[in-house]
Amino acid sequence: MAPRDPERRAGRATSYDVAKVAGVSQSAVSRAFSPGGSVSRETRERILEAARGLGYRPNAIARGLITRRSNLVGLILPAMASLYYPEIMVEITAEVARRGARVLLITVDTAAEVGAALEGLWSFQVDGVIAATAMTAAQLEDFELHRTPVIFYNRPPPHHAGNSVAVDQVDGESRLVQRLWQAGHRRFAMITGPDDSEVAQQRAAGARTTLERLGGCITAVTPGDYRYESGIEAFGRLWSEGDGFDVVLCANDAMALGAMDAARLKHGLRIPEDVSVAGFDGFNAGRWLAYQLTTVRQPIGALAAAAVEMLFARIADPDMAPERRLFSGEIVPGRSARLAPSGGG
Amino acid sequence: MAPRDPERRAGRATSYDVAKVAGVSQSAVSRAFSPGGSVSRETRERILEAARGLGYRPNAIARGLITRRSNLVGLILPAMASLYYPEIMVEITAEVARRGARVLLITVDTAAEVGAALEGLWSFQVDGVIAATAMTAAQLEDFELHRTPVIFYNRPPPHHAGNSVAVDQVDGESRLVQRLWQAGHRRFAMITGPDDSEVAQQRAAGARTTLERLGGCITAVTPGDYRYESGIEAFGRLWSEGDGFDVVLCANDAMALGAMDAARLKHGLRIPEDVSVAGFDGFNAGRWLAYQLTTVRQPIGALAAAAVEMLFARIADPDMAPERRLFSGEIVPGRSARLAPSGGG
DNA sequence: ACGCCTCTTGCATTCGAATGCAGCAAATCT
DNA sequence: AGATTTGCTGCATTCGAATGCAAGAGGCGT
Repeated sequence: MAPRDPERRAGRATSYDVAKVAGVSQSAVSRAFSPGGSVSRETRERILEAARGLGYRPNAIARGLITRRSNLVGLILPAMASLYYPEIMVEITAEVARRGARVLLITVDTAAEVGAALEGLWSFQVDGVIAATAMTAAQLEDFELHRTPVIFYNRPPPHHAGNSVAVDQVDGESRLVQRLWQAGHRRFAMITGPDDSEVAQQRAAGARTTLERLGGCITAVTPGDYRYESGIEAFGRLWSEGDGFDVVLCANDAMALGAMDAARLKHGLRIPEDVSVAGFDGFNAGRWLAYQLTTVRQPIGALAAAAVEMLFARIADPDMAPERRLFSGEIVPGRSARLAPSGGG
Repeated sequence: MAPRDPERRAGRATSYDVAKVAGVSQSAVSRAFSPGGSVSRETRERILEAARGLGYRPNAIARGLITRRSNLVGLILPAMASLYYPEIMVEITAEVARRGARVLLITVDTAAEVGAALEGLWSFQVDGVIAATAMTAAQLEDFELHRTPVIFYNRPPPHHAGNSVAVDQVDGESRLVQRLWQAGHRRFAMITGPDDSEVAQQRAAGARTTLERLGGCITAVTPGDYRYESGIEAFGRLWSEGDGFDVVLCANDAMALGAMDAARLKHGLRIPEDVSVAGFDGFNAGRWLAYQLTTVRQPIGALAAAAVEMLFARIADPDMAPERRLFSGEIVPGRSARLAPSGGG
């Protein structure tokens, strides 16, 4: 290979520059910077010193080209999720960084944007992807074609034995309903999530089947869109229907807080004396003094850690069998709805 | 260059594979995929068709190596900021994507981690950086050495004519205090932010100088750490000091909501009859029915758009003069503190 | 003293795409 | 027709680091 131009731009030293200063070959520099490299102690030290002097950093781009490892992990989040559950992003980013890789972040507003997001990820040769969005069958196939692992976050891929980490929504909601029932609630109203949200469907299903089993009744159901404001509106609809209910089950915490505010401030009700409210997620604001929401907390930290761990395992060994890891939500008793003590029958 | 191995892994077609199928040279493929490339209409179409058949995507890593443009933008956020103001991240990511680049996200818990974050960014050869964290002088020099533009977000770099976008904290707080004064508030208490937050200092300074000018008095000051819980504790301290105050100015909205909850639920006060509360930021939850916080809203969308625009301008022309763009916060009247009408004297 | 093994080191090649240059064909001008 | 321009194409090189291979140095056993 031809010798390098000595008049290079400041601050962009290459391994050749370092080699020249340290009086060694470029290979030696490369080895000095790779963990198991075969270099003598003193050569390595001389190289590292020269590197420090020049401000040299190995070029991850060039390295990625030859090793076919970009050390980049794609993270696809719906814009809404990043707004309401930013912990997901923070936890995953930190966990990925701990393993020496970096996160390429993509947020999408609509499902239609997922395609474009993936194009971007492919061109950057990401080593793997964590996705909290739904995907079409064709998009899933693309992952297999590229032999790139993907872990779905709270969104098990349909018709497919893919990798995922998720909270057991059905079980969480079911246990919540059981505890509400044991505490004496009988007439349940529901504010469900958007129709296209599988998570919302599962939470609703968990509530329904459990109530059927217990013989409780669902006096009214009305849909929301997961946002606080829709909780307000939904509660208004439930109240005006006038069927009467002891407790409102909300598909997520944001709507639950909206429902609480609507109940207290627009309809003059006391919580939990006149009506109880329960949510799902473990939203930060739910713990505020004004709410103290009874809910099911998602173990976001554990989910994120598991997702990253699974992803790196599959990057290391692409033929690893698909796995679906389920986590239990934690029932968080608050003042918004009385629960039976956890051991109770 | 030697001919490529035809037995390559599925889904990882290269420009050589496409060239072979389309019966052209690799250069032609490259040109077909670059906007101004010199290729005839029909050749380009033949190439694009072959590419589609093979699932070919230009390799951004290889492209970055030769063009010295990674199309990657670093985004450094304090973990806390991403939790409380996730809009920043969503807006910037969307804006960057709109320009064909991607975001390399790094969150840092402490100032000490910024160094490691930068190491990562340098090795990935990011074209530019948007940072919402403080930086040492040495770290700033590194940017000049690498000739990499950096835009500071709400954090003008000290001792340095760098690029930044920011809300005029002093002016915003000052106008807020003026409107509060005109509405009859006279005795001000303050919950300030952390000592090492310049933003918090500026907000406090804006309040102080304005009150001095107006002849108002500050009856008590106590520090918080920006979190909701610290707003509760801080209010407790202010109340027990017992100096009496009409209104509490909080360094951010999260603490303001904590203060409101403490006032109403722990001390039985009515807002705004017994005490008023004002914040700063334009936090989502501040608009909830239970709070309706009077605050100063940061135009996050405008800040993000300006930051990205400035960044790309400097990537295109690195010698562009440094610029500090200031935005005005918008006074948002709520029910937590009465304000004089905006035109009023 | 000879052969063998281990530890370092450098050489040359490789990853995939971009691009200056030259070659060539077709189109235009004189 | 000959000269010149224009448009398209391919060749060869380049970006920066990783790595298989071979060569050299030094240690050790017999």
